[in-house]
Amino acid sequence: MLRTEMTKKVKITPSVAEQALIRLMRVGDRLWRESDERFGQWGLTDNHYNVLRILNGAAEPIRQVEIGRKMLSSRANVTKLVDLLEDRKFVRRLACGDRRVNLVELTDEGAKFIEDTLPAIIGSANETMKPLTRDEQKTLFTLLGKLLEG
Amino acid sequence: MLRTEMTKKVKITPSVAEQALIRLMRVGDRLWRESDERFGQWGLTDNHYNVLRILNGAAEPIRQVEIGRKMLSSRANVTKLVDLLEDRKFVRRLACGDRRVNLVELTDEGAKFIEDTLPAIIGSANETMKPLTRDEQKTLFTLLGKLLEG
DNA sequence: TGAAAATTGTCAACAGAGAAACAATCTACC
DNA sequence: GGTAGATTGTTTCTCTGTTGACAATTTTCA
Repeated sequence: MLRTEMTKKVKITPSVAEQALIRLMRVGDRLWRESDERFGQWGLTDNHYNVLRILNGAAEPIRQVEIGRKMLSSRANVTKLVDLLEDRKFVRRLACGDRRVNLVELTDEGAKFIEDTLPAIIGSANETMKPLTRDEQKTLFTLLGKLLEG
Repeated sequence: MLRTEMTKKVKITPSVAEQALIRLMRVGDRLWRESDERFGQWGLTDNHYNVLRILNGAAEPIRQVEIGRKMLSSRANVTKLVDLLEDRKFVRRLACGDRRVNLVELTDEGAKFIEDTLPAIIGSANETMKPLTRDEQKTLFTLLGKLLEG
C-alpha cells in the first residue's frame, strides 16, 4: 500500500517561487472574474470597458489595430468589441486617409458613460487593495514591475 | 477646442491602489497565457493539467464536484475536462456508494505523465520568478496572501 | 414512511476570444 | 509605373468555459 503510494505519486515540495507564482495566478484570476462581474451589470465585458478607457485616454481617434495592441487582443476581437460599442452608440468609426483603416473615437454618450462609471470602478479598485497599506501597495507595484520587465 | 477636451474626457489620476491592481491583472493575464501555451504542447489546457495535479495531490479518489471546487471551475466543465483526460487514459472514473457520484483517480499512465512533466513545469515557474530575489518572492507571496484573505 | 429539497453529473445552448483565410489597400523597390 | 509584399479590418471556424435545464439519486424532516 505504501509502495503503491510511492510509485504512484510524485512528491511535491513547492519552491517559494512556485508558491508565489500560483498565488499570483490565483489572485489575478479572481480579479479578472470580479472585473467581469462588475461590467456585466452594464452588459459589457471588461474588454469592452478597456476599449472605452483607451479611447478616453487617447488624445485623438485611434485605429482598431492600435487598440488591439494596447490591450493585447486580436484584431478580430477588436472588430467585435467595437461593433458592440458602436451599436450602443458609445463609439464611432471614422474614415481616414488610409482607406484600410477605421479610426475609432468616443461619442459624447460614451464619454458620459465613462464619466458616470469610472469613479465607481476606481473606488472598487481601492476597495480591493484595502488589505494592503499604501507602502505595501507600492512594494507590490514595484515587485510586479520587475516581473514584467524580466 | 479646449472646452471640448474638458467636457469630453474624464480626468484620470490613477491611485497607487489602481496602478497596483492593473499591474496585478496584467501580470496574472500574462502568466495564464504562458501557462496555456506551455500545456498546449501536450494538447492540454492548464485546466486539464490542474485536474491532474489535484488528483496527484489527493490521497484518495475524489469527486468531480470537489475537483470543480478546488479549481474554481463549473461542474459542467469538469465533466468535459475529465472526459478528455479519460480518453487520454490519464484518469479513471470509479463508482462509489453514492450513485450520483463519480470518483476520479489518476491512472498509472497519468501519474507517469505528471512525473515526467512536473519538473519542467516547476522549472519554468522558477524561471518566471527569477527577476525577484528569494526574499522578494516571499514578500510578494505575503502581500498576495493579504489580498486573498481581505 | 413519504414527499420536498438538495446534490451530482450530463447535455444543449450560448458567449468570448484566437487563428486562419480573405479582400481591400498601401508601401517599397526595381 | 508596376509588381511583390505588408497592413488593416472582417468573416468564418473552432475551442473553452458558463449557464440553465434535466435526470438520477440522496438527504431532510414533518
